[in-house]
Amino acid sequence: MLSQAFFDRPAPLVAPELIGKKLVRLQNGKRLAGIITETEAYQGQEDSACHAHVGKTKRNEVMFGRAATAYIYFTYGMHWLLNIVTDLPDMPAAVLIRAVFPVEGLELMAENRPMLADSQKWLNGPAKLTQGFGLTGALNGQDMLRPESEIFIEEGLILPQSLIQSSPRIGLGKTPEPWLSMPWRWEISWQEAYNRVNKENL
DNA sequence: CGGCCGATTATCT
DNA sequence: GATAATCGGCCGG
Repeated sequence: MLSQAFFDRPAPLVAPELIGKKLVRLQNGKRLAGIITETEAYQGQEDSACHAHVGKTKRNEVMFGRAATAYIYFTYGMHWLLNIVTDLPDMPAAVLIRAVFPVEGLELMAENRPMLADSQKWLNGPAKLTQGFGLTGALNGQDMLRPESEIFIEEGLILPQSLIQSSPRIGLGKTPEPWLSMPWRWEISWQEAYNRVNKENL
């Protein structure tokens, strides 16, 4: 697992370094895992796109707590989205996990949701991966560094920074500038993830 | 492949 | 009462 210090930093520093790491979920003691291929950073009350922009509320309060806890919230009336809290307490920040490349527990993922496309694309969206991993608000606030945690992150691929592309965040609606165009989304191509996962036999 | 659109309800004003 | 850090289906090219 990673260290507390890794997460005790601003989200725009943590988010690109999470690309290539392995997200692991224990469901009834069985491992589900995927290589993180896409993330977004939400940093502080200043950031108009960040839920913490409006101050502390019941929904976003875990973002005001210690880093490395899971922030899992409900949206669009039907979807759960997984974030990892970062930065120091009282500096609300989080990294949204937007996509992972499936590597362990594919059978269980298929039971968790109806799977349509080919298996490599099963978890290529923030709400798809929570469904495939069986994640809901039940795990909101869970410490991802505790040994008995049901969700945590392990080292995965070692990637050169040159493979990681950044661009503006997605789905922000009428968020004002400069936040709308802030290049706080990071990703690696599926082809690259596929090649590296096979080469390193993950 | 790309764009548009409806679904569905917790959360906040 | 309005909005939402999305998804999948349906359309046209």
